[in-house]
Amino acid sequence: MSLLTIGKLAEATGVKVPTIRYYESVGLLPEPPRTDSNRRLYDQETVRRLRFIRHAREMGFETDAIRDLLRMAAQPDRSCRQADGIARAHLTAIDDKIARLTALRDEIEHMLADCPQDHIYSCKVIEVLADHSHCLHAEH
Amino acid sequence: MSLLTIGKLAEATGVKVPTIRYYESVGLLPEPPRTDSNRRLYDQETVRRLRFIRHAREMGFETDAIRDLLRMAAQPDRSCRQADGIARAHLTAIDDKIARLTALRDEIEHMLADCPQDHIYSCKVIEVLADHSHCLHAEH
DNA sequence: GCTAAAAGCTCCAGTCACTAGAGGATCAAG
DNA sequence: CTTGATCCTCTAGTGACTGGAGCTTTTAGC
Repeated sequence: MSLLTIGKLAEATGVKVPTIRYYESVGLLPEPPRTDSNRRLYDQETVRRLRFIRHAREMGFETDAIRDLLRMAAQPDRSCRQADGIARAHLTAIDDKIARLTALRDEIEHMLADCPQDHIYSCKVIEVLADHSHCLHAEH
Repeated sequence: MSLLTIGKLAEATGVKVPTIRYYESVGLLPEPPRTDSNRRLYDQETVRRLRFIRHAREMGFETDAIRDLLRMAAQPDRSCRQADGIARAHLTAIDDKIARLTALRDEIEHMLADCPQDHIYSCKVIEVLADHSHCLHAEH
């Protein structure tokens, strides 16, 4: 019960087998011991570590940030200022994305609302794309 | 004045030179005529086409959608139902993204608000990542 | 006319976080 | 004992570019 094959680890964590091997290759997971026939064997600590990685990925943290967070998680007595900093930076990045997507959303909705839904020559969607002066969004 | 080198086209449209060559390689731009010394020469029609592509990319349309939109733009007498359909599908996709990001945003904000900002062992950010039962977001 | 910088060319590799497939070995169940 | 599931490694593909090497050609200044 304590040692798992890669397939069982995948089952236990919801992370696909090739993704686990990928995480090993980029150093998010350590190289595990192998059986005589060269198969990977994982312990419960790896289950926890992989779950941590999965949750962080679900929240959109990048590989580098996750590497940092894992390092911090292993040092309980240190300050959590850095960990919070990573989360705060991520929050800001998400806010930026939401702002950009919301502006985009409104612009596309306007195009559609203004379109008489007739022929291409009067199609607002095509018109806005063809002529930047017709659209609202900022350059960058 | 009417024929442009790739550099001038880049200047006129705000699209980088390598990106223009990339668009040619994926069929968004036609292969242009060349000078005797093998340099690309572009006409004003290509300037318009490339601006169209840039605006569409800025709005987040994918290459395939842009290809379709360009084809439609060239057929003014056809119905614009398809063009509007592409835009509407894109709008829906953006709304989904915004919804997901907003949920994420709130979750990360909660983690940060709940964190006593002390040591790692009491850090909410690390705790939530380490244990899924502490967090709000849905599986998928 | 000469030289040096700028711009052009092709081709290849890298980005991010996986995902998929080939081709082969090994294991578990019936 | 066979069949199908699982495992292994290695390579390549995804989207939409971006950057670099190593080359030729053009352009500007003197």
